[in-house]
Formats: sequence, structure tokens, C-alpha cells
Amino acid sequence: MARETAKRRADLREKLIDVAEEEIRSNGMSSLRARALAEEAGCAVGAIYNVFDDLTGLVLAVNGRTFHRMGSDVSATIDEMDAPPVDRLVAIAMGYLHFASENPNLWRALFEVEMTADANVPGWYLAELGRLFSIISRPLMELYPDATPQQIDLRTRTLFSSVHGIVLLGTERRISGVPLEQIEQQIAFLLRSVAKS
Amino acid sequence: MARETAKRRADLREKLIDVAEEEIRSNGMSSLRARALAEEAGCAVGAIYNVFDDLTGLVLAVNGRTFHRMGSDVSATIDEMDAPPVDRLVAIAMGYLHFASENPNLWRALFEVEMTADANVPGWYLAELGRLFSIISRPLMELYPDATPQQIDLRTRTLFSSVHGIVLLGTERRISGVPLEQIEQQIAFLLRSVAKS
DNA sequence: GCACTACATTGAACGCCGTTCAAAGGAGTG
DNA sequence: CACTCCTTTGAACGGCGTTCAATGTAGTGC
Repeated sequence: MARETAKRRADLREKLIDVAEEEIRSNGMSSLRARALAEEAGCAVGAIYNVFDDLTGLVLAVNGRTFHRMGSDVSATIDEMDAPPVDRLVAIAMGYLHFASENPNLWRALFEVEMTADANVPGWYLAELGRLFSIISRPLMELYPDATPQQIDLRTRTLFSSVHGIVLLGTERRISGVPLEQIEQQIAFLLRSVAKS
Repeated sequence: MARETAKRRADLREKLIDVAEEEIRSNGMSSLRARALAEEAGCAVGAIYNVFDDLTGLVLAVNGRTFHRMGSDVSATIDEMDAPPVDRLVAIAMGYLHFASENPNLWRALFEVEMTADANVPGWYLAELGRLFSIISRPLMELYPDATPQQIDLRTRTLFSSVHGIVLLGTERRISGVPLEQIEQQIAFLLRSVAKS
């Protein structure tokens, strides 16, 4: 494949990710349409499939951006924060909550594509997840200095999943969820309870 | 509408729910097909729409059964259980976990149809949720005898959402989830931490 | 600069979907 | 038995993701 072609493809790829990202942001992953994307990106429907395996591949590319941005946002909330580990843990969770509430559709798309433990998960996904988990692990290691890395990882997953559950049901306004106004307070309560033990 | 017709419709309704339930149980909600359902139930495609508004309505009917069965199962785990409130709380969560792992597709379908706080949620759904929440609330009231009903409800939602998050990411085998073998232990850890505070 | 080739791009066409509605069928009535 | 009215039917509709024969074009050798 000649250089010219490669550049055209790379440009189209970026353009498609831009368009898909904007569509997901405004209307959610389920309203992505191949024909609409092609028109908006100024290419043929078939061109999408020259650059991505299928629409799921495109969503994955959008998710890559989202996940990275989320990591940066969450990171920023505790950057140079000189506070006890529990407070930093709470701050991280608040960062996660705020990202989810400010980017609801993009955030939900992160979990709407199957990404199981055995399936071939893209490398960048594992890397981003590692980044996020290491942010959570650091305060945990200070809280439990005698814990093994395995124990820290396990606790990281437990706390992440718990907070994720509260954020998920709460921000989706599920009738089983915590009301929006009280999510922060309840997450803080949960994390501080765990930290005390 | 004559009696004969009413009975035929009621029978078809039940038959369709049976067939849909079986399909969701084996292959998940997303593989429901109107034509396949009709063939299996021995009716025309259009007949489905004489009895349900659309396929979502049919899924809702299946969810009604699932939700009720889940409530009974969870209830059963603490029936006549004479144990401290914390232990009962843990038992309830284990009941929830086990129901989810034994009925993964039916359980997931409960959360795959939009059911937001403002939208018209069916009465039976609210009733079933109330039943589930009251099971959780009882031990909580013993743990916090001075808490107001509002505070109990809030805590119920927080704990439910947390456990739900762990169960969701864990049983879906999400790479961010808690490994299956350690979910029980981690849920117990979380609930006992909260109860101590 | 031109002819040729090999690959990239295109969009009509395919197969499948949920849903509809004109037509066929059958139950209730006089 | 005839007539009406409601129920049931399944072909047809519009829309979807994806494909692939046909078209266009970049790169190459002379």
C-alpha cells in the first residue's frame, strides 16, 4: 500500500472516530448508523469497512479515547493532592462519578461492548485499565501496608465494582439506584466504612 | 371481544412468555427474534402484536416472572434464619449473587430494558422492587435503630447498588471485575465493613 | 508523458430485522 | 343459514449492517 493511500486511510480513520464520538456523545452508541456516519465523514458506506472490521471496531476506537480521557481526568483529581489515603480514594471515586455524569453516553459505551476476561481484549484497553487500577491501588497500599499485591488488586476490583454499581444505577436514574443528589455522600460513606476496617 | 377470543389470547400470551423466557435463558435477550418466537409458539408473526405492544413488552413480561422468582429465592435464603443482622445482610447478597450466576441471561435482561425513575414503570415492577428492598431494609433497621426510614432506604439503595456492581462486573467476567472465585468473600468483606461503621 | 497493472474505493444489492395492515378467516347473532 | 364484525394472518415495508462486482486511481516501467 502506497504512502498516499496510507495517509488517506489514516485521515478517514480519524474523521470516522471524530464523527462516531460526537454521535455517541449526543445520542448514545445504539443510534450509530453506518450510512449516517459515512455521509457525515464524507465517504462511502463501504469505506468504513476498509478502515474498521465493523461498527464495533469503530466504537472500540472511540472507547479508546474515552478511556484515556477518563484516566487523565481521574488522575487530575488527585494530582499533587496531599491528603490521607482515604480522602484520595474518595476523590478518585468522585472523579469517576463526575466523568460518568458529564459523559454519560460515552461512558456507558465503555461497558456496552463485550469485553470478557477470556476474549482477546485489545492491548490498549488492558493498559488503560491498569492505569486506572494503579491510581486506586496506591492509596490502598498506604491503607494496608502489609497486604500482598494480589490482595491489593482484589480490593481494588471490589471497590471499583462497588462504586461503579452506585454510579451506574444512580446516573442511569434507575429506580433501584441512589438518587443523584446523594450519590457523592453515599460513595464517600461506603469508602470510608471500608477504609476503617 | 368474546370469551373464546379472550381465552385464546391469554393462552397465546402465556405460550409466548414461555418461549421467550426459554430463549432468553439459553441465548440472551439480544437473540430474541419475532419470527422464531412465532414459529415456536405456533402463531403468526403478527399475532405477537395482538398480545404485546412490541418485543420489549414481551421481555418485560418475562422480566416480571424473573423478578418475582428472584425475590422468592432471595427471601428463601434468610427465611427463619436466626442470625445477627450483618449475617442476614450477607446471606441476602449471596442469594442475589447466586440467582445472578444461575440465571445470567434472565438476570441481565432485568437491566437491559430502560427503566428510569421518571418513565412509566409498571406497577408490578415497583412492587417487586419494594419487596426486594424491604428484605434488605429489615436487617439494616436492626443495625441502625435510630435511622429514619429515608436513611434506611438510602442505605438500602447504596448497598444494593454496590453488591450489584460487584455481581455485574464479576459474573459478566469483565476484565475489571472481581474474579468469580472471590466474589462471595469480597461481598462479605464489603458488607461487614459497612456494618461495623 | 504514456500505457499498464494492481490495488483502493464505491454504492447498489443482499439478507435479516421489527413492525404494519390489507386481506382472509371465523365467531357471534338474528 | 346468511350476514356482520372482529380477529388473525403473513406478505410487504422501511431500515439496518455488511459485502463485493464494478469503477477509479495511484504507482511503475519504459
